[in-house]
Amino acid sequence: MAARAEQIQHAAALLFAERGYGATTIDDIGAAAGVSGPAIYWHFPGKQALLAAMLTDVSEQLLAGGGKCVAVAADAEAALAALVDLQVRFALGQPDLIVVHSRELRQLDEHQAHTVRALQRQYVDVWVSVLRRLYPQVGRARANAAVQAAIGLINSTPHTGSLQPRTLAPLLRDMSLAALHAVGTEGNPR
Amino acid sequence: MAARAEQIQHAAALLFAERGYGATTIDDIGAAAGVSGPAIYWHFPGKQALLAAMLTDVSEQLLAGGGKCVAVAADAEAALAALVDLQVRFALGQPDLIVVHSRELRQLDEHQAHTVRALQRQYVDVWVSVLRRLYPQVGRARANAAVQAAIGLINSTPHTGSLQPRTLAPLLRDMSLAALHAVGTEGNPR
DNA sequence: TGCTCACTACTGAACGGTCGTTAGGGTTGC
DNA sequence: GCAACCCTAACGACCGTTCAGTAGTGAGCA
Repeated sequence: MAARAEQIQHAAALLFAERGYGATTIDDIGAAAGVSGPAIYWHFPGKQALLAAMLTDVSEQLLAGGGKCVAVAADAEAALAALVDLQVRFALGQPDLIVVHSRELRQLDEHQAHTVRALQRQYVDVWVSVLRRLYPQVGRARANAAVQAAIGLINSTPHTGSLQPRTLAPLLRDMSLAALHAVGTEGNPR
Repeated sequence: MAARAEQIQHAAALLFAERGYGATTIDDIGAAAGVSGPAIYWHFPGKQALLAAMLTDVSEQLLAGGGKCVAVAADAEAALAALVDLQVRFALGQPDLIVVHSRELRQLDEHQAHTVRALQRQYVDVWVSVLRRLYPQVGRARANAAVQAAIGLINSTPHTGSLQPRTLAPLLRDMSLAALHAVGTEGNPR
């Protein structure tokens, strides 16, 4: 990908995250990237396509990372921990992208949204499979809801401040793992 | 509050939740409320004020409910459980408001946003006080982050479908309580 | 070395549509 | 007849997108 295109996409992610898609203008994005507004049309077909590129990129990165987590891990427990770590790293490392990813999907048209949603679904399914390998008695729908909740927990962090990523990461890790394990041990607590 | 004004605010909440603030027009809101667009200006000063009214309403309801939870509960553990139940009831009962509340704050101007944020902060502080009464060794910043994460877990549900509120509620309850208790028992697990 | 040509990457200006908001007038009920 | 409530029409600003032109770059060629 061309350097300038990346620059634009990065600037757009920042602005979308802090103002929202609708409140960000093409000229804003251009100015933040060091070019003028219409220059963006050389690199992207339009504003919506810019958002779409961003969201598919994130979704693909997460999916690829998730697959690797599962492939490398020794057992289901380790895989789940690795997935949690991956999500935490992402949420703390690229908060802009995470915010936009979970907030602006609705701004895409039917076709673009479908692509992104498919990737998201696959990513969640990776989590669900691992969770159900660990706790086979948990139903699919239930595991799905639990995974969404755990990811929601991790993704909620970009809103908060006042805590270093170095200390926040293990906190989120422990919380989401505890939440996920609670799904498997419901009804018969320790 | 006048019936028509409530009708408008309710319709706006629905539309803001499913399309986003920026993608919803005054005419849309009017049509959904059974009046024409400009009629809204008889009841509200403008589109932004409509959003502001919505967000302050939710924040005040949550804060009032939270205060009652703590006042009624026998001890800190019961208070925390009650707060979790409150949030779960809210998230499942009025998903539109929760979605808008956590997604469109940035659309308010400085003054309005400050009011809403103050209410939110007070609400979170209710949780933090309870959590630190339960686990005094947990620092304030740490407790704050944990509470945000737990609320994020609960609020993430409106995105998922395919599970009845009746079965989803206890799942969210157990998960968020497990996550919160993990904060207090970190380092010295069972 | 000097010239041309094509191509990439932009710029400023303008267009066209959308949308929040305002104006002015009408209807209903007390 | 006045006050609450609502309508249609229009205005004006904003913004995504298009357009026409231009500077820089490098290959091909004499």
